[in-house]
Amino acid sequence: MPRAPSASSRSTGPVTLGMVAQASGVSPSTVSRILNGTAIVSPEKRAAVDRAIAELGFVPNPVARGLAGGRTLSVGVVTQTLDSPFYGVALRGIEDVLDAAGYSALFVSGHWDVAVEKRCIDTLRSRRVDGLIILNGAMGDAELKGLAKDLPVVVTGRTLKATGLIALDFKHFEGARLATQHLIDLGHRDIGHLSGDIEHPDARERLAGYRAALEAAGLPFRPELVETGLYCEEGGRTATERMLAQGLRFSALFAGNDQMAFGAAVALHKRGLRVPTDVSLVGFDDLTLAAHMTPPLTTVHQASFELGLAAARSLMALLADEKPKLTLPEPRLVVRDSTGPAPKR
Amino acid sequence: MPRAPSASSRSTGPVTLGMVAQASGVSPSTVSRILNGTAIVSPEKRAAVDRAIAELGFVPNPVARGLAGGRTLSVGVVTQTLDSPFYGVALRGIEDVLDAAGYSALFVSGHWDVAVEKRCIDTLRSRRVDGLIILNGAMGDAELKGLAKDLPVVVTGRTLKATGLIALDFKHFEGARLATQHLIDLGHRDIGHLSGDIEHPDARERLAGYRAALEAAGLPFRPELVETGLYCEEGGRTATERMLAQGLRFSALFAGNDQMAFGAAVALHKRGLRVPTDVSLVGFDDLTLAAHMTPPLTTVHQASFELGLAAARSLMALLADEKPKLTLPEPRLVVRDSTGPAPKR
DNA sequence: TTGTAGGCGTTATCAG
DNA sequence: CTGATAACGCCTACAA
Repeated sequence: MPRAPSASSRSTGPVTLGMVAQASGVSPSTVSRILNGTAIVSPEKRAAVDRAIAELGFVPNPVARGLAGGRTLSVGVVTQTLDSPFYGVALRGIEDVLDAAGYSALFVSGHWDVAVEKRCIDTLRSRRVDGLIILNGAMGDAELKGLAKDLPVVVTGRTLKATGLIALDFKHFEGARLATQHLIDLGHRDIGHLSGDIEHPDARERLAGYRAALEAAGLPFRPELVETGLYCEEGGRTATERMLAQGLRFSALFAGNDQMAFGAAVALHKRGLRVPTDVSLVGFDDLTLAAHMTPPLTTVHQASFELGLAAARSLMALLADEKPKLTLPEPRLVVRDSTGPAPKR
Repeated sequence: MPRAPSASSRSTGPVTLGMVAQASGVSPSTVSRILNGTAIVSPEKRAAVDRAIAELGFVPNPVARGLAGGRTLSVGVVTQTLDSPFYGVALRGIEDVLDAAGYSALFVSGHWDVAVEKRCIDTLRSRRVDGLIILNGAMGDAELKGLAKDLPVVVTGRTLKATGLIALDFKHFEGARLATQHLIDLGHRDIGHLSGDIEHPDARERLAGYRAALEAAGLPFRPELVETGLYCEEGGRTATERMLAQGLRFSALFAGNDQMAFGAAVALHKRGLRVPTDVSLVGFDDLTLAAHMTPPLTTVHQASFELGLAAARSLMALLADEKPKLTLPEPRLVVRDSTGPAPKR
């Protein structure tokens, strides 16, 4: 009996469903039914077909399937950049789930540009993806809802209700509250915040969480201690430099995300300020690298892998006409070495 | 005149080539010819068709195209993990080129496992991709050559000659030599090396480059100063800890890649050793984060974005029956703050 | 230069 | 339960 499918099939070109049908003495429709479980077939025929499939090393052609059945068993995944340290992990989660379900992913990058994002989605639709996962998209809620009318959609980074649409989001407010509270517990009173661009809803929520923690502890919210920057190393570095240049006093810094925290660390280092001796530093996200920074970074863990899993599972559910409202893990503070007691004053 | 394609097409389902043909009073084949440039058509018909396409907002269906023509305008990209800080950037380069050429990418992860890698490739083939880009694959050269007989293939991370196959690789030896030479120039004589797993050809080449630089400078190669570990933060950390535990003396460390350097920095930090005051540290790759480490890391720049571009362009060339042997930028030393003069002894 | 007819590999809709 | 017979949307001989 012939062995490796890829070897046996190569001799006469790809094995087709029709060939399987012929080899097992049934009609193509029957083979198709067995493949898809579309109808009950007699055990004998089923056995014959199964054997033929194995012997010929038949693999269904997804392209033909897509044309005939309208389902391509592929889903589009829109990210901002493929090489994001945060979303990269989520992509892995998505891939795992889709793969197990027999789906393939088409990853595309929107580059934080609504227009590009739309082009991507058009491409994806032209390729007849069965559904869409949009990781923190830039487009408006209304358009998203419109999309969902046509195609099952899962979005992250916003809360939104619509038919054919599932939205998944983290609890940024709570995470930021935890981080700030941790600093307060360590005795810090002059706590700065490096906020991400206020355009981002999550940046707003994190700022609100920071503020809430402060106020709950009876500490004043001081706007001058909040600097805004891009959600990246550069953003964190320059924001910190600005605070330093203003001669502001602070013994702790809560960065809007880990990348900003990395940048902040560089800025502090250049000023001769030690972490955590002189300044305590907290990040947000818990990137892989956070644990390997010097010193290892205290941060708020966001389960981005689980986000990927949940997004993909939600989409699978949507495609199966279910609606299982999956939930994400709570944010969790991970205390490492970048935070310490406030210096005496 | 109807506007947005996605809007106008929605009313009566997707616009097909046949509808365009009818609307412009020509046969479907003529439309197809215009679309593909397969034959010369009269200016009038061309104009009529172009107008109909624009008015109807027609977008060819890649799925049907794939079935009929055998070309899917999609290519498979095999990586080890989607969220690799090094290859992630290359993926961006690939995406850029492919996108501009009207191709879509199917990204899959092999997880450093030959078996998984093969399954991925089978999936990709079943989806009828037009070509394959394999980023540092784990499978053997022979199998790769076999694959290339069937399908255009571009591989990175090895040198290999075969028809239908283009191999792209960096000059690891030269990069390592540069890094080590830099340390020697700074007066260091006890230079350790944190090598990646010797299974990896690039790790071997880097080790050889390190050794060559040493010997060219008349310094002895001391095997005890070479520790091996995985190409990741953990690997670098534990390797460094082992060297430290053995009481070895060294004033500089050349890490096999940036991630190992990050890990090394943590290990040194824990021991109270300062970078670069006590120990100079050089990495390899020049990840985005290298510039944002504290202190910013001196490292060997590898143009991974360009690698992605070159890989994709090579594949496009292969698909066009050309063979343009693209070349990669030379490795380049980027001196930042993690290296300094050797302490006096 | 252009149209017609057949086919790519499956699925879906019918009868039986 | 099963088998013909049409699609699916496009490409490509072949013929005109």
